[in-house]
This record gives sequence, C-alpha cells and structure tokens, in this order.
Amino acid sequence: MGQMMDNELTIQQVSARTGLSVHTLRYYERIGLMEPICRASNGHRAYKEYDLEWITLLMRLRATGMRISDMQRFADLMRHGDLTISQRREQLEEHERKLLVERDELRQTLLVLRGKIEYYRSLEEAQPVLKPDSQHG
Amino acid sequence: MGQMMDNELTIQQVSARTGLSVHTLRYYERIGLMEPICRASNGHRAYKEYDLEWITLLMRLRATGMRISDMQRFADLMRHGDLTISQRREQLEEHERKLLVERDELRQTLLVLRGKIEYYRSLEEAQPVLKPDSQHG
DNA sequence: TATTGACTTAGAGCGCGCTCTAACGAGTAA
DNA sequence: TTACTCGTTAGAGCGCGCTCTAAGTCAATA
Repeated sequence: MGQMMDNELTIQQVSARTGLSVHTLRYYERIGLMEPICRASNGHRAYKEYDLEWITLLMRLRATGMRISDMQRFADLMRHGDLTISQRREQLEEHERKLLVERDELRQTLLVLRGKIEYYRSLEEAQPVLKPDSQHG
Repeated sequence: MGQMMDNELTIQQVSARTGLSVHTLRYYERIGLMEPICRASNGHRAYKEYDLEWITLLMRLRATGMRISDMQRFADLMRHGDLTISQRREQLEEHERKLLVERDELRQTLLVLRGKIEYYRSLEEAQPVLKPDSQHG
C-alpha cells in the first residue's frame, strides 16, 4: 500500500527537480500558493505533472520579484474560475510592467558596472601589482 | 553656528533626493557601507557631492540584488586603497555575471507572461463577461 | 523661559520568506 | 521486536534589510 502511480512524484522528487526544499514545498501549499496536493494511500503527497508546471510558474514569478502575497492573490483568482480571467490578466500585466522597469534598471547598472570594470582594468595596466600567485616571478 | 556649506546637504535633503529614509542613511553609515560622514559644527551630518554619488552606486547595486554583506566588502576594499583594485574589479565582474543570468530569467519570464496574457485575452474575447463598471450598459 | 523641531545615539522591533524542530506514524529489513 | 527511513503536522526560529523608539543635545522662536 501507499504506492505512487507512475505519473506521480514524491515531495523529495519534486524538491530535487525544482530546487525548492521540501520545507518550502509544504510551506507553499500551507499558505495557499498551491491547491492541496493529492495524497497516496499512505497519506504522502503525490505530485502530478500539472503541480510541477504550477510550481515552475511560481518560481518564475518569485525569481522576478513577485511577492508571496501577490502570488497568493493570483492563486486565489485561479481557484475562482473563469470569472476572474480579466483580473488575472491585469495582474500579469502589472507584473510585466514592473519587469520592464527592472529591465531598464538592470541595463543601466550593467553599463555602470562595465564602465567601472574598464576603469579598474586601465588602472591595473598602468600600475601592475604583484598578485598573490605570482610571487615566484 | 552649525551652518551647512553651500555644497553640503542635510540628511533630510539627501533622503529627499535619493528616496532612502534618514533611518536607512544612518544605518548604511553605521554598518560601514559609507565612510563616516563629515559633520557640521553642530554635529549634524553634512553630506558632500561624492557622498551622493556613492549612495547612487549603492542604490544601483541594491536594486539589482547585491547583498548588503557584499556591498560592505566592496566598501572595505575601497577603504584599503589602490592595492585592492583587482579585487574590486573581480567583485564587480561577478555581479555583472549574476546580472546577465538575471537578465535571461527576466527575458524568459516576460515571454511566459506575454503568452499567458495573450491566452487570457483570447478567452475574454471568446466569452465576454460583464465588468463591474459596465453594469450601466 | 518654554516650546518646537531637527538632529544625534544605541538598541529594539518588524515583515518577509523561508527553514527548522518536535513529535508522531507507516512501511521495510534484520 | 528493534531500528531505520521517509513521510506527516503544528508551530517555533532565523537571517535579512530595514524601520522605529527612547532619550538626549542644540538652536531658533513665542
């Protein structure tokens, strides 16, 4: 008893595939970021393919700075079916706008960094200094 | 007594210009992200132009996800003069690499978002729903 | 003189997003 | 039976980056 179906995954397997810790996976479920995961006959979570897909989306949103509370709101909208489609679209559009701002910041910072890196490089060439691993020379 | 010079700024003025709170400005100084700010004769901080420039760099690094502890390391290297130029360049290069990864994540997430937004839009067109502000029609 | 307001410090508190602990249960191997 | 592994829950704890509080100084104003 307690067997997983072939198309199901244990929490450990999901952890390994996603990089999220088992703690985090349970935490996400607990706070309503995920629907209650179906259970195997022994009470263990049995993740399905669509759970993995949902987790992938969550990770993308998190990695790009969406807050947990906003992700909760999106998950809530999902639960409430087709009537929330416009709201979901609007929420995604708002995140998109934030990402565009972020992209600009990132672009500018990259320019600044490259300028400074070049500057440091010119200093290094003008005034070479013994490095720790060149003492033998 | 206690007059600011023309080219100096109070902590409030720096706060207004940068968007950082006065709490945060003092906090950054306290933890060594900034050199001790010069004081006016009344003991109040008198920020100079180069302080603002440094703050601007700090804000860029923070906004692009550099950790405080890494910024502290960079500030420490600055304090130790020209011998640390290579290390500073390497640190900036490492941050640059992280930003390139982040940029890719951002790009991909933008693509995913746009796909979902388009999908939602198609659903909205196929099955239009009364919106809250269109009850009059 | 008394009050107001902007500043100072040291240090406590807080919200976020995990991360871990304790206590327990079911299944398997020796 | 004993021990081990892998899972479960509720709830405590933690690191980060601020954010705020308390208590005090000082200068200007009513």
